[in-house]
Amino acid sequence: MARRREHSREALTELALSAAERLLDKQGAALLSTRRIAADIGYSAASLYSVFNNFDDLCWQLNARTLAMLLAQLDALGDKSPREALKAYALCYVAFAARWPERWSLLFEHRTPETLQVPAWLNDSIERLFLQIERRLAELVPDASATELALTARTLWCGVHGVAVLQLRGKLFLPPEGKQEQMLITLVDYHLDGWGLNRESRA
Amino acid sequence: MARRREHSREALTELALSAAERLLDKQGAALLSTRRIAADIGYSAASLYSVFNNFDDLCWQLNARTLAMLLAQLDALGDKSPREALKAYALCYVAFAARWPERWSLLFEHRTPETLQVPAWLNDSIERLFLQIERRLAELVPDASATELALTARTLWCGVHGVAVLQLRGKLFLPPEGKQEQMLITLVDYHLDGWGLNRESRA
DNA sequence: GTCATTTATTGAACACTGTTTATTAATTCA
DNA sequence: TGAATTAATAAACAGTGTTCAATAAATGAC
Repeated sequence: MARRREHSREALTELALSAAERLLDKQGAALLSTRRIAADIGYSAASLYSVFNNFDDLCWQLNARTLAMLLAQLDALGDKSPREALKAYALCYVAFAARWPERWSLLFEHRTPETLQVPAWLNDSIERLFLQIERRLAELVPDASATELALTARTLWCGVHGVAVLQLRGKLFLPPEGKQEQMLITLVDYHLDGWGLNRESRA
Repeated sequence: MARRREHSREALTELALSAAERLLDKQGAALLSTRRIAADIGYSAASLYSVFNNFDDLCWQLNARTLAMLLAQLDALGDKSPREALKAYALCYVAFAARWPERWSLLFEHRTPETLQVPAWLNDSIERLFLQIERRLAELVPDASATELALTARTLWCGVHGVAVLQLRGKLFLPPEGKQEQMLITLVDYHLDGWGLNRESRA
């Protein structure tokens, strides 16, 4: 049988990625497979290989969509003072991980085999996240150097990322719930305070 | 064929775990499998199931060993002032992740299927890590409440953990190398400063 | 010492996985 | 209408975790 479906390559790609997201959200990353995705859209698994190089390629394209969604949510937070904006970013970031645990897991926990390598455009997208942070930090301390901004952004965001990871994997061991917000706010506040004070004392 | 090997259940367990660690370090978590482990120690894959409930159980026992090793290294750091001890912990933690990337990955990134659940003894071990931090924080601020210590320890350690994760997955995007130490030290210093200052202002 | 019982070990099977390739069926073009 | 192209797939391959019946060795009873 052949060419009875009326989908273009682009349409098939979109169809597959949407189905993958649906499966991901419903069944989890562990049960995501080429055969399941294909069955879901009425194609055979082999057909997916006309549109994706391999399963990891499909995952990367999923991750690109997840990342775009995350970045869009960060952008939509609106204008705030730099410090408030950074806190809002942190809360949004962790809330996103909680809202889309499987997509977030695929984005940050999916390991690429050594034979393959993560495409540059995906890493560039992740780096754009850091750029957002750097921009806010630059607003806060206009005379900071680029390397200082880069380092501060990463140090700060490692903390936020750590909260997201450990919360998602249930490794925080905190009694009830809702303490994450407090953690994130103190994390950002203390770090920004420390940054500001140390710059002053150096000047 | 049967009972030609002279290994007790305990000896077989140890044999399998050691082989698994060797494979893990050499080939990576992705290539760790029951058949490979069994072949490595001259047994069939089915034999492993007389000693482990399933593959996840084997992984958990590997993780327990990794965790014991990590905790031992933290304990061996010797007596220091609380603040210096916490910095040393942070450096040691991230260095451990870099030294044993695959074991660390299995410990913190291996996802347990929903049908199974992580054994309590493993989570208890992870919690012991937080207790170490809490103890140092208590030395620093003796009048802090238990819940405050718990929250501060976790907030602080999320940052350290985040550095370890993102460094290991190459998602820090920092130019050369060696910047992690500086990140960790500022991370700890700023947070402890912020904690101290905010307590003062409240008193 | 012989026979029955227990126990350790495994080969083979099952249902999965990602991936490749030859084949087929439908469309397009001459 | 006939030939070339193209879309799609079934089937195969090597791998995975896991189960289970079969088997060979050790042990226990008499």
